[in-house]
Amino acid sequence: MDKFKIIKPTEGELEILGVLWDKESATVRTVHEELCKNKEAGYTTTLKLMQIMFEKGLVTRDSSSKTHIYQPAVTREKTQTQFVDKMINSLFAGSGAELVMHALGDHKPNADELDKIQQLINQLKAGK
Amino acid sequence: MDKFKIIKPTEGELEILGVLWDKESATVRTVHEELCKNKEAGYTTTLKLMQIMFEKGLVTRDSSSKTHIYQPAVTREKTQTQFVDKMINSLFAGSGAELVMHALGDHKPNADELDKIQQLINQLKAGK
DNA sequence: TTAGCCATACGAAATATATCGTATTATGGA
DNA sequence: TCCATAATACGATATATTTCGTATGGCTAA
Repeated sequence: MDKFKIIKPTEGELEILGVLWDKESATVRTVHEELCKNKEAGYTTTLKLMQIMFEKGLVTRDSSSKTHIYQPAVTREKTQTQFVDKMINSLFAGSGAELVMHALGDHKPNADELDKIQQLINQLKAGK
Repeated sequence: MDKFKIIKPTEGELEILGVLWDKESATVRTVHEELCKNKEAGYTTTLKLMQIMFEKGLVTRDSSSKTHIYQPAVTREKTQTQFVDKMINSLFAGSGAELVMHALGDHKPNADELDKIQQLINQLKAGK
């Protein structure tokens, strides 16, 4: 079943998905202008990329009007899981804890965030 | 300065680096046999990849004897940081804490690991 | 109506990555 | 010495990704 095949978004596709996740839905123009805030790119480049993403099933689109409206077809959460898994396996010898410690060391969270993480850890400990 | 240019290893290169990090140094043959445990691949494919990695500066090699001996030229830690950073920016809206929570949720660590993470968090809290 | 704008579609090229076949060379054992 | 083996070098091909030029058609304001 193709339905179950995992499509790993490329780097460029991830940038576009980021915009779509934030805005829920958007036109090519909107996505493109959002991307241009960070880097320069041609309009047709963004368009082509989104067309390919549609073919791959990464996004859906409403083409009832001339200006198509795109929506993400994969969730941010699933995609995060997909990439986190991949990274743990390819770089952290399969140990999620290693990744956690590394991330904590590199990106020191503030007090609020630390509290939230603490809560989650307490839950996990309680669950044992 | 090219010295400071960041070279992002590809997927295939990461697999090879993984072997080199574990073994400190290795021949193409050794790396190749290690890779074959997980997937099938032609010997010259591995060779070519390692040659390209040498050109890119991802590995060094001792070619004084016919059978060259390769070593990683980038550390596991730096590479981990590089990928963690990239992922936080492209998938977690810049929030390291989000990544941490996601990873904790997906890959529940065991008690020992939880303790280690707990320690690190305490340190971070104390450091504030 | 029609010129101009904006959108899509499409194909071609540029770049990056991965795979493999073949040629060549060094080396050690018969 | 000479051959079989194993290693490197190199080029060709395949595939994926990114970029962009151009063609085409709809829509609207003058």
